[in-house]
Amino acid sequence: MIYTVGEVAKQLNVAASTLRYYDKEGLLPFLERSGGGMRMFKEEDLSWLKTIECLKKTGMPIKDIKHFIDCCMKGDSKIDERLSIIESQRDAVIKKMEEMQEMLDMLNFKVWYYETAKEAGTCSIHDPDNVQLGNIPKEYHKFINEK
Amino acid sequence: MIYTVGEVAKQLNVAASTLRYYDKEGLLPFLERSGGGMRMFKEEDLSWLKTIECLKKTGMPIKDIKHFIDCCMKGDSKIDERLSIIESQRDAVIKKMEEMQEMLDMLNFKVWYYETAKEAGTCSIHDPDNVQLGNIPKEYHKFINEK
DNA sequence: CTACATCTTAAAGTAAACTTTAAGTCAATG
DNA sequence: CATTGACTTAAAGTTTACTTTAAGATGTAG
Repeated sequence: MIYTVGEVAKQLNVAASTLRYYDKEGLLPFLERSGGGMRMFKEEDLSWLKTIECLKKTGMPIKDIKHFIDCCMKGDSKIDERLSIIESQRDAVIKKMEEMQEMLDMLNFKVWYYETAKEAGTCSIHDPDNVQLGNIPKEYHKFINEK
Repeated sequence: MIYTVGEVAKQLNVAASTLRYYDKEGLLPFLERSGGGMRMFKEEDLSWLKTIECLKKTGMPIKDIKHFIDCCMKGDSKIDERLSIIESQRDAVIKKMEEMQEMLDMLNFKVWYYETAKEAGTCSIHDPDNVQLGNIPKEYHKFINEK
């Protein structure tokens, strides 16, 4: 099956102009064209787009994605580099997820902070004077005095 | 203790110009100035900066952070809105972490793909002809045929 | 064969989040 | 009280990742 840029755009829920932009930036060197110059996406190309999406969603800049794709196009001679790019991206994702977990902990504290304040009708129940540590869930102790 | 913009920048590992930019954008309405016009960061202001950092790291745009801070400045009358802002940010973080986990799964598959290819000296061991599903770890089955 | 939606390009425009520059002021030290 | 490093501002510049525009070509349906 072969798709036009608009069909792929709809399938992947991105703008067609975005796919054209990726192509212009060299992210789609595998793409073939019709006699008239139309982009023709093959089934396999959708897999490439999934890979690009994965790298993009994990924060890799377009230029670095291009570099990775270029390595892929060079075949087996670049296996080492391809592996190390993916490994370091994986490590970056793990680090980012750890950070996200910390931020989530903080947001959960704030939800608790505002739920209890809402119930009391005032944030002042959290003022140092009015707070007894015993009333605060243990997991939030590290956040007291946060704004 | 009171800190200058440069001292806070160093502590939080951001550029002083970034803090000035945040101030200009209205993220720091609590900030006081010295007689000569210098920004004076109080201990409590560092807590605000931690909150801003949390919202920023979880992808909230500057304008939305400003709106949240503005709500905070309005006090108890805005508890409901403050709660719902934080709740929806928490939900967004949970969703993002789920997405990140999927991307991590894919990257782990790719690490396996390239480690085995490296060992074999060629990616062709993963070609449909050469692959027996039994040799592929179960958790990677959903990724076969990915580029 | 004619519409007509969809495609093509290059170039310009946009938005967000800073960063840099330039000209000048503040405040701590000797 | 002069020096010096850090501060102040407004305004312009940068980067990234698109999006929009304009003019024209393609390809499919009737």
